[in-house]
Amino acid sequence: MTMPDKRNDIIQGALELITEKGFHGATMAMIAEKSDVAVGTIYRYFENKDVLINALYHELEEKILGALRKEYSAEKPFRERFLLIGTTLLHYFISFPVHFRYMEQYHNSPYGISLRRDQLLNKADDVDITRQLFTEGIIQQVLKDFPLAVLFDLAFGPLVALARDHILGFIVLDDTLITRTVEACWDGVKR
Amino acid sequence: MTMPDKRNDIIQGALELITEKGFHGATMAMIAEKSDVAVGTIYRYFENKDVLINALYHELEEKILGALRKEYSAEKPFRERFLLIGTTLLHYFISFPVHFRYMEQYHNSPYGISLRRDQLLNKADDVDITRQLFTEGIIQQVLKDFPLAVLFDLAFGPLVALARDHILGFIVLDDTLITRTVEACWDGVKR
Amino acid sequence: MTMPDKRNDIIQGALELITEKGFHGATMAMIAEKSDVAVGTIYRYFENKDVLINALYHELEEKILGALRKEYSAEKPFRERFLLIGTTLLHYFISFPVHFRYMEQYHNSPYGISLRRDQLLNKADDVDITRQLFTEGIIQQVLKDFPLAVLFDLAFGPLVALARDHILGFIVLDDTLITRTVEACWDGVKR
Amino acid sequence: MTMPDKRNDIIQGALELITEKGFHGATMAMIAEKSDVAVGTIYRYFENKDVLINALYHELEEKILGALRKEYSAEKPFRERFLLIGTTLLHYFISFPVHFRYMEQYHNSPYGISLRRDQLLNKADDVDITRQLFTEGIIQQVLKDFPLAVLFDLAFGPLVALARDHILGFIVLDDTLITRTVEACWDGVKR
DNA sequence: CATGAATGAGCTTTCATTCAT
DNA sequence: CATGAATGAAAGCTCATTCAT
Repeated sequence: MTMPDKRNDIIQGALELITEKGFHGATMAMIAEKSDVAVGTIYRYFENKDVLINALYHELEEKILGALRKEYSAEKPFRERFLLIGTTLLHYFISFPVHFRYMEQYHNSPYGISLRRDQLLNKADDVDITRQLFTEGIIQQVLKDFPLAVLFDLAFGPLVALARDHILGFIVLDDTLITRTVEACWDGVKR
Repeated sequence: MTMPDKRNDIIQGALELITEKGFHGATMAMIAEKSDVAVGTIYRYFENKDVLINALYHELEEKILGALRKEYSAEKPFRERFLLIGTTLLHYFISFPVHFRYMEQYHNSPYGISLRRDQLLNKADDVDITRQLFTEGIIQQVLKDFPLAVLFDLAFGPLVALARDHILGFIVLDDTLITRTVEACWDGVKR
Repeated sequence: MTMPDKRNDIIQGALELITEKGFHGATMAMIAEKSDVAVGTIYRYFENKDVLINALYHELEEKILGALRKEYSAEKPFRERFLLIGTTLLHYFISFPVHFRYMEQYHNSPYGISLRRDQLLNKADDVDITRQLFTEGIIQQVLKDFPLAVLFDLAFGPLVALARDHILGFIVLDDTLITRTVEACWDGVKR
Repeated sequence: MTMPDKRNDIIQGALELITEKGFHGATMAMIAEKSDVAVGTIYRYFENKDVLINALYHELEEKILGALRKEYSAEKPFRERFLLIGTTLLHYFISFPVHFRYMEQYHNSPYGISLRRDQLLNKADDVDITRQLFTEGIIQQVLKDFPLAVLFDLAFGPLVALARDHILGFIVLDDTLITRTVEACWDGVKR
């Protein structure tokens, strides 16, 4: 369980620092200091800075998917499952603003772009819960007849924007507002 | 008449290069070469790289608002106005993918963050067409009773996500799909 | 008489600016602005920055020698002539602190060094009043039997140091103090 | 034991190079090469070029004061102590022409000026041997009744000028000449 | 394995100088 | 002659990466 402890220290330090200062604002020296390790040590766990940045991303991705899987239950009615995924996601973003900010920054940087291009080819991720849900929704004719990507965007686009506004302090989200917003998203995708 | 021609050359060159390589990947030397100017010339028009980056952003912002204002007509029915703004925006994003990518990158970087924080204080922008439209919609009880920011996110969140997917090649948007998606957004915000 | 007016403007502007900011702190652009001419104009009067700096020096040197010649009178007794030269010099330094500072800066920079090396070869300057005075003093056995250079240093070293201290605000010189100090210098060189 | 060896290498290299080429003529790259270090290494020991330049100055100041303290003896008669300080100083300047040239250059540059202004405020340095000596001389009425600064200038002004002339090759100083000159300085300050 | 001093390629920025107007 | 926009070589400085301890 207590795998390479230092690796986690580094991941944590890098995460916080990069979120605050950006990929280039956070130097390896700063990350090392924040993580309480020597600069050289980082290179024992990550081949170079790019590898660290990408590893960080996948680490977070895994955590989010985990959170979704934990709450999800194939038993429940479709609408309920949709709402659950939406609220869980939003809650996660708000609870871990640093994770959220990091992923945002990653997605809109050359790093994220090249990743996307890769994913486009390896149409993997069929394990993905949301993909399954939406595919089912289309087949069952519960959802509007759109390409999968469009449905994703209709459903999650608002949530991401909302999380950002909350984290930046533009609005304050509470449980009611979260629920109501996810329901509004449902209005957007439902047939 | 031939106003600062070089200034525009630089803006154009910087825009393309930064969009492709990111803020740090695009060096001043590269920008100069792409713009067919000497490095020093950039500094006659922009105090430093940061200023250039921010100027670029405001330039684009102005262009987008211009595009919106051009199409907008206060005469038309509310729903139509909403759909118009949505489709115009999406069309703009698709027609100027470089502008779109730049703004995305900007928003999710330390530059954009500090800008947002400023805007939070100077709650200006009442000239803003969309703000006016949404405020009217709330008062007229046409839109769901949400804070303004939430309505913004419900309406534009999907469009931004969609534009990104299109530009990255995940989907191909045509006029029908654009119209239908914006209508779906309408479903999300309408009461 | 009103020779190239611009040339004088430049000389004046450069003098003040360099005194304040140093040779490198004063850029050609700054000098141009201060002199109310275009940058290019400077190059009509001075081949380049180095030439300007050196011309400036010789201009000042000429002024100082002029001031000395003006007061000097071969008729007066030796001691009186010595005192006159000393006080005239000190007065000049204090009246034109900018000139003084410039020359100091010049002497202690690579510019001044190379100049000195030149002067060493062309043992010119026999027209020089002080040289004549001191040579006479040695021959007449009024002054201590030292090489000329040593006598110069004994006589003028304190005056230069004093002028600097005054200009920097370490002390405030008045006429009495000036006179007394030059007399003390006399004690140093007289046999 | 082998304390920051590199720091000394840098100090030595910078000293020689700056003395030869001036503050701006000596680039960081040149200094690095002369010191047999990488450019970046300099920045591990000195925050930036200005800091290096100032550190260099204080290093030399300390060495000179050390040399004076080493020779000085409060037991000896006043005149003897004065002569000792004068000759020691002159010997030091001649033995370490590079040190001397550096300090001259420093004093007559924006660096030195701001330092002086600081010292003007913190009237510290009472530990200073020469200050003690001169103060005593005034009280004992051995020295002329001048402000301290004037006495300093009368005593050291010639020595500095002389050292410069020697280093530049205008004259050649030997022990006799040194002694005689310092005695002439004594004539200048003694009552 | 961990360390952090050392490295140097590469970045942003400045500024003396030129030359078309 | 005067102008000042344009130039680009060269400066100061940073920081990812290495490697001897």
